[in-house]
Amino acid sequence: MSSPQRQTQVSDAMRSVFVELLVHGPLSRAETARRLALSPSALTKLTKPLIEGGYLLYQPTEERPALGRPSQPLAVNASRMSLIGVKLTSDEMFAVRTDLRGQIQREVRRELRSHEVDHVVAEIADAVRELSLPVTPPSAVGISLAGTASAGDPIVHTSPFLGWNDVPIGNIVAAATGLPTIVENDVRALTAAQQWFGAGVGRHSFALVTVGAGIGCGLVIGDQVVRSPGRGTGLVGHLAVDNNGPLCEMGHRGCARAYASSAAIQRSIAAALGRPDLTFDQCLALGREQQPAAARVFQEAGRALGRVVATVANITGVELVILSGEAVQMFDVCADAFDAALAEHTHWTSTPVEVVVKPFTFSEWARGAAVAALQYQILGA
Amino acid sequence: MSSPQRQTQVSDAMRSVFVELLVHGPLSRAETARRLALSPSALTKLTKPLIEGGYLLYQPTEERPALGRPSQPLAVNASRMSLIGVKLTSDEMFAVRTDLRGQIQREVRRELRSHEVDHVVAEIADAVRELSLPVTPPSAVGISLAGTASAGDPIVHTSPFLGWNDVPIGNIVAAATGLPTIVENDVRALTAAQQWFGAGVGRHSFALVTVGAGIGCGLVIGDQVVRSPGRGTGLVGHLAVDNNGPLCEMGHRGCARAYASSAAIQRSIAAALGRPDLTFDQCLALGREQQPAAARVFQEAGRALGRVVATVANITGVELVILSGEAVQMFDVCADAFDAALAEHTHWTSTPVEVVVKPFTFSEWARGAAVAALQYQILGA
DNA sequence: TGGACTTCCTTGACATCATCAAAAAACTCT
DNA sequence: AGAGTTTTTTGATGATGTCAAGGAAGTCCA
Repeated sequence: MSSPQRQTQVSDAMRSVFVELLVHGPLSRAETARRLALSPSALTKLTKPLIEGGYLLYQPTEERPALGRPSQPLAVNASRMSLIGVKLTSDEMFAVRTDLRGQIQREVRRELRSHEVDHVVAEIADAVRELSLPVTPPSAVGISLAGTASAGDPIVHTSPFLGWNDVPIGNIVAAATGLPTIVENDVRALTAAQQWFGAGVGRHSFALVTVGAGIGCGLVIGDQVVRSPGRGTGLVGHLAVDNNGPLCEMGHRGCARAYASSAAIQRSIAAALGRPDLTFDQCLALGREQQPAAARVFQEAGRALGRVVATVANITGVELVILSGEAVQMFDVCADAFDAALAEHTHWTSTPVEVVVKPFTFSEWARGAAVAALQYQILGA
Repeated sequence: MSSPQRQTQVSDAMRSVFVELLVHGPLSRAETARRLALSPSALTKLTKPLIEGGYLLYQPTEERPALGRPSQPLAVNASRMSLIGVKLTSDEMFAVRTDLRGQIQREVRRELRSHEVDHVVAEIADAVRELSLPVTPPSAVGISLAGTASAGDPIVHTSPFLGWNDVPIGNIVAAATGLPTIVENDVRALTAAQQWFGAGVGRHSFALVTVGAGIGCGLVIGDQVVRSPGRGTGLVGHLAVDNNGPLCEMGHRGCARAYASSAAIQRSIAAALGRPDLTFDQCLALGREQQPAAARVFQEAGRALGRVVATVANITGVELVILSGEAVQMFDVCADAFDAALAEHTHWTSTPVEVVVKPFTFSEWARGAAVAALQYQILGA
């Protein structure tokens, strides 16, 4: 239970105070003590070195207590440190610099002309240099990508879209930049960001379902981001929605991704209308105009998503599902179908799970990588 | 992170030593120290009061080290305390007394002639009295049932088969027996038993899928039994297997339980053969004889189960799935269909999850309740 | 205006608990 | 028998959080 006594400067309790203020900040010492089941005197002692080190600041709030000595709300000094987050896709690299709260300060975007490791590393190192330029150097780098990777392990075991197998990209980038570097699965990184700075704050459990080129699912259970060394987590893309549905590229019938991924939606509408030139955004516009074929395709996408969310909620029992991803903007077009499918497939002893839709900019992925690096730096796991 | 300093006699570390020895027992102090990342001296000090209190015993093992001072393997004295476990079904009550390792010492079985709370409590209290008779009184009582209940909350919120809503059965039984009492969902209790004394030992994550009157699923993730206050966990019974399949009693098409629950299997075979008198065991015998209709029904059950297991594994990423329940004896008849469906629905980036089949006696349910009570007594959560 | 009251924060003494260094114990091997 | 090895124990030490007590800084009300 209790962790070993290392000769570190920061105790477990100090870390937990810092995290509590970072995530739920600003809070008075008294309130923090109550939340962490510590004595008030412990908080005086624990916060002192953090304040002196510039990690915490006094930050008044509007709330004024009716009675008693006013509290001195403390908050993390978000600009005390910065992080770099990098998201790799098949043809692009997004990199951001964030503060301690995960707020994006700067971002850059590069084309990836090759998937060769040297080339990718050079691009990352260059972006890191550019983002670190005018200010104090960042504390860590987080890299996120679709594939088998996990903070704490510098090796990307498999990344189909990059064609990588067992590439120790974490170590290579660490050597090239001189900064501690972690690599993390992109959905899990985004989940970490939601846990600390997004809709997951204060939840003991939630799922993050992303809709975009594929369908992903990250989990937080028991206040922990779920990791599955060796196996993946949240592999919902190939969840079967209809045994007689269309084929996905892996030869499954009626996979969720064959209905709800942006590529599948675009393909279906383009094929139905005989217009292979249509972009996803144009398809979405057609759906909004209630063009019959497009509307139907979005309905089916909503149904598939509702089914995925219901299944995840039934199995894991999470309190909340966050819907996000590049294609989540389509939600308004398919909300009715989604709600109906969610209700239909929710286990009859439960009420449908709470769902929030989070609008999404692509740099969110890179931000997730930065927050994953931050979590790893602070919690060391 | 670190838990508060309560004025208990047992420290956190002592508890973790006790649990480590209970679950992985017999272990030398040195080995235990390594596993828990404690110093050897800490172990000398932590074990002393436990040995003096009769909770630990020296227990030699066959292994002899080539070198050095021989170790003194310690093990939990299983007979130091005993627990009562009670499983309630619609028409019966099973009760067992177990030792600290969850070994059943005695069991009783009673018919439940009524679902009235007073009657059920009287039967439980009577069984507890009978089981406690010749020896030292048990330390705690665990009650398990299908429905919404969770250790730490004495109230059964809903139990459809008993017709109970918000019945504080935990408090009532505690008052009637004078023993600390917890109530727990039956599948979760069984999961706890597997975690400490079954196939889940040493696993950070696993799922327990039970097949019987219904289909259930318990989860351990991050070394913790997953609880979902308010919502259920592992509600896989109504997972859709085939959109055009038979109706379940809730009006869903092709639910897993419409294929794989013992009642559904029996109904299907009985209907096909026009013999409503057939029992499940007779159906199983027909399946073993390759009677065509029966064989087909069991195949479909296997397919449904394989799909359930694959879906659970894809979403949660557990290392292992334990298959158990009253109807798991049918596994040999449907293993091929199960394996095929598992492979088919396993996400293509993963290898199929490890599966173990645990033969099952009905008193296993009651044992689960006892272990759930034990876990709650020791971990206090 | 000034006490009563309340809550927040701090201080120093104290208790707990785990580590460290050192040594004793108990065995095998040569 | 002595060297080597690992386990176990011991006592000193240090880190860390609690406790009790009191000071600080407001509001409320006479």
